[in-house]
Amino acid sequence: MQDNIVDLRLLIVSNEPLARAGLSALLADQPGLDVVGLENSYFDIEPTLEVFSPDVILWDLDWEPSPRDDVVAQHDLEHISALSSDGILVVALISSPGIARDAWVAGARGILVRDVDVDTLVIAILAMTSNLVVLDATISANLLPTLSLGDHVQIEDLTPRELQVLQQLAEGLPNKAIANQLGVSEHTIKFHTNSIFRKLGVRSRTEAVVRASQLGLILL
Amino acid sequence: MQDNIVDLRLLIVSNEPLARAGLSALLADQPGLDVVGLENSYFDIEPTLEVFSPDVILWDLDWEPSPRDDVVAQHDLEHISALSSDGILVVALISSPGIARDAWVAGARGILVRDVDVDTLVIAILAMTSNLVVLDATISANLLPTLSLGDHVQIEDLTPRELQVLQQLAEGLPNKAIANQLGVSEHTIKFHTNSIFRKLGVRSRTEAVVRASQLGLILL
DNA sequence: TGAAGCATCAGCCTTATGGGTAAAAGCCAG
DNA sequence: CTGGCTTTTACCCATAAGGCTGATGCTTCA
Repeated sequence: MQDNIVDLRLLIVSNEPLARAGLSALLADQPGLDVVGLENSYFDIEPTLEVFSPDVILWDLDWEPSPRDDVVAQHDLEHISALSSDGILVVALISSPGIARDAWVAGARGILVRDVDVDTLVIAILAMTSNLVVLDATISANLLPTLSLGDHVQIEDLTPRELQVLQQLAEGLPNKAIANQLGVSEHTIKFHTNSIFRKLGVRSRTEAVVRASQLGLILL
Repeated sequence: MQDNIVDLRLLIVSNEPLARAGLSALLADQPGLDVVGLENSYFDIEPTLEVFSPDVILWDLDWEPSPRDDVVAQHDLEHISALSSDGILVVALISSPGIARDAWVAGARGILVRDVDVDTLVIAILAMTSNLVVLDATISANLLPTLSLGDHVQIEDLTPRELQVLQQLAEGLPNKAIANQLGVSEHTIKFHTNSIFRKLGVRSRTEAVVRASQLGLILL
């Protein structure tokens, strides 16, 4: 399907020896991949980078055991950030969805759950080399605002003005500020917010913002 | 890398005859894929679905020429929505990043630019069958809010109780409801919300929810 | 030319929210 | 066991938010 002239050079980073060995064993035999190194995320990996210049780094981000071990977390994230800036593709393996956002912000463009199967992992890496972003479906919901799949209720359409007001609600602005912003009276804003609440089926501005965000009506 | 017993059945949908022919020609010879149909998105595709029961639908969402042609757009999106609910994977081909959000909300779990090359397209489809979300890197920025890297400001840590209250704020609950929920007095909740506001640097509950969401402190 | 929808504004009333200040009780680590 | 942090409660008060009813101009469409 893809006949690379040379294999992709893959560096595996994990602070767990067992995870390193496991990932290496699983990936070593994959055609198209060349595992060039195993590193402990606690150590500096720059020397390895210079020697092998990997194309892709598979980074095991598993700081579950110590939820307060922000040092390691921050350390890892800074590494990922720097590597991404250098054009190296980083695949983050995470164990809890809450880390997905950190990994994304740091620059990982592949985010997979830690117990992903090998075939999926390989496909994800290949996809990333084609300039694609790859997310595990179970964690994409945490990164991308979405409606739950069954939530395809027919929302009564918001008018343009209402969407405008809604966007301002999401800025956390009070009615008075919105009124000034739009050059109308506060009464008018109250009128619009009421319409918005009714159409979204909520009872407060905060609810409206959350709901609208889930529905993809606004960006936060 | 992946030896499917049977090929993936792929249905191509586009309102442009040329695009249909082109996609079909490019994909017909791909191993692992079986192009089972070409459809015009203006027409109902249900009959085709019943006959061929495709695994993946490649949907060309190109309503650029007529920006106000919301009828077609909405029609397409509703189709995608229904198909996604039925477990059929939908790959959206888009021509402008602005459509990405609509496609995502509708349920497309693969979103690629229209001039994607064939290899990438095939890999993306394979990745999707492994329960991955695949986005073109150029449009992912429109879907995934990226905080500027410097935005990792050290937020004064919220206490566990404050995080608990914050989560309830994000549900849109009023203080009284939160108080009942947590079994404390409304006064206490007001105290906590004040602390939260101060630590997040905001002045209202709505602002707090938005900010906390952006910081990844809560899920909406 | 009506009907319908949208946007605008108004008054009145109730409740919710947020600011300021103060203080008591529980808990944990040095 | 003492000092700090968290959690809890309370009061007063100003403002914001939301419910209700009603009204005016404007466009769009049948």
